[in-house]
Amino acid sequence: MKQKLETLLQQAVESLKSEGILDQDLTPQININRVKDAAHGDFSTNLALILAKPTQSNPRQLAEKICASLADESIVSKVEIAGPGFINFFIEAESQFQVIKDIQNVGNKFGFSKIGAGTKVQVEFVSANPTGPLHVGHGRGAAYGSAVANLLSAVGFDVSKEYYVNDAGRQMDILATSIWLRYLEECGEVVAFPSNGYRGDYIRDIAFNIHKKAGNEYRRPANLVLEAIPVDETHGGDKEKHIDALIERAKTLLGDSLYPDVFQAGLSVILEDIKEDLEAFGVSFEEWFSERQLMKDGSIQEALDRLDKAGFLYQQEGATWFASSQLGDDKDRVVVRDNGQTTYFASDIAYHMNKLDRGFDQIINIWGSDHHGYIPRVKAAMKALGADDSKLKVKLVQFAILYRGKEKLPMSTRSGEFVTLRQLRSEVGTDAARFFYVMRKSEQHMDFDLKLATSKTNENPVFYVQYAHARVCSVLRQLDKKGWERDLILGMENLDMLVEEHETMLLTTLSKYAETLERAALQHEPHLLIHYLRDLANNFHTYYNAHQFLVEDEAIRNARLNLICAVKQILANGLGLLNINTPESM
RNA sequence: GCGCUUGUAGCUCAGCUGGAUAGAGCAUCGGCCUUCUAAGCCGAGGGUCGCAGGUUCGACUCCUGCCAAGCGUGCCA
Repeated sequence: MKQKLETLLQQAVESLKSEGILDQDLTPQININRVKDAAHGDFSTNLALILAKPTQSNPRQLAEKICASLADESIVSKVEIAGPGFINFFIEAESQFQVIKDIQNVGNKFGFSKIGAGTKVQVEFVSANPTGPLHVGHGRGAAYGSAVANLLSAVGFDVSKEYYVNDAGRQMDILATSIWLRYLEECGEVVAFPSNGYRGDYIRDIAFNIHKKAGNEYRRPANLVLEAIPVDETHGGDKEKHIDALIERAKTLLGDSLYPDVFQAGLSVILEDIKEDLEAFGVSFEEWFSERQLMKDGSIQEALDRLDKAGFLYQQEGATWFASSQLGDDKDRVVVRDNGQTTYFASDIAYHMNKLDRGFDQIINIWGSDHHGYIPRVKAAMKALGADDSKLKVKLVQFAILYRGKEKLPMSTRSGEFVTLRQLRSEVGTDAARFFYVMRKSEQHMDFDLKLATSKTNENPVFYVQYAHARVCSVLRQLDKKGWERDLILGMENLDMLVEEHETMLLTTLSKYAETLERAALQHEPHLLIHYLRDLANNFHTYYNAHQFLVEDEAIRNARLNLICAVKQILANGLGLLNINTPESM
């Protein structure tokens, strides 16, 4: 619809140019907007207002000239000039009915388009460290990321979803050591648990299972474990030095064959748990990309070599630095520490090099907003690798702050005090959780009150939308009960009987679905779709309360059934893209 | 200190990238079930869009400066 009006205006501009009223070199951007107030028609353009300045003319007079040179178009019933010079378009009612037929014909693919065709895009999200179960903070990234991926697919992009597994580095060593220490407790050794270790019960479970399977194979006497280890913070020492020494001790005492066992046992149990959790949350990935793999296959070295060749690496104080400040970052960054280990950032450079090598046209990273400081350095790395850094789009997701009533809940993986995604799902349900997460703009701070969400009084907006869907299903069941059958053709032939205000309103809303979907996809803002669905559900409920669908007159009855079935289809399509269920009854 | 994000109704949030009278949901108050599910609908009250300037036909939206909150500013990940 917008498209048609746009070309119509484009033609008008051209003809005014040839008449000499407009300068040849003027190429105004044509804006067409939906109109809020029905009295102003359906669409409007500010074209005359924009052109007023360069042509030094009165916008209203200009608007009249534009209108005069508009070609006839059957879908436009009336054109008006209003206010300071808006041109308002009134759409022929007949053409509004078309959307019902289109929805009927296209079904669950209605609203899909091909705008993204031929563009390969990767969406990387969640990517939580495999050091513990997912918590509610990760849940938001998971829901948001999968929704964005679904939206992009719907508008034609070739989408690949990926989870980056940080299965290397110090945090993983802390995990392995934590498990081992719990295991030693299980064996009966007395060792104080480090203040910096991972304290969750899942650590004990993993330790318990290792003990059950392997008995005392990994057991070492407590005095050997603790010998000459710097004291912990709780005893006035440095917790970092304490845990680092314990890690070293674990590696020495267990050796090259046993230590990796413990490490791997922890990693695989936790990663498996994360996969299950996400699957139950309706989130899947094409690729689980391992950081350790990058180290093993030499990708990190290769990335560093490329940076070096490009002249961006230098040595200082025993470390290797990347001169990212030359490429827009605040300061230079270390990529190889003085102890010879590469940094997390070095892995990230290699990872992004790998993404580029895989030929993605767009790379979307969904990060927790606490990582925003990383954007300039990753972009700097891409530039240094000779890539176009505008291919990378980083979407930041603000963590949800959890409340139980007025009490703010602590969120720390290390301390083990956190509400897991799994708990949230079992308490509020997957549908409500997904809906809530995606309902807000991603970078918006979000308060999540468990008390409210867990209360069974359900003010959850998700039910509002689902209920609209269930209500249509219910009407269809009633139809059957009354011994009537739906006559699709008869209904389509009599769509022009849908003249009630509520019906016109619904038709308008239905006709907005495709453009809403497109905008939500291109802007990576699934919340726009949620708002649309609430609006559509509201229009439907209002209609439901105002009019009877199952009337005696079979022409009207079938026309109305076709309308509400179109509503049902769109609700299902929209919720489907968000992986939210559409119940037939509630 | 510097950087990023945010500031809109009592609360939680939208606001189509500069358009016409700033909108929802909760909460409060008042109505609507012998009729397709009342998990619904209708109505009312509630606003200096953080503050102050600027840009223009026109600003919640853009520019500048303040104020407030969160995050970041590691040879952690």
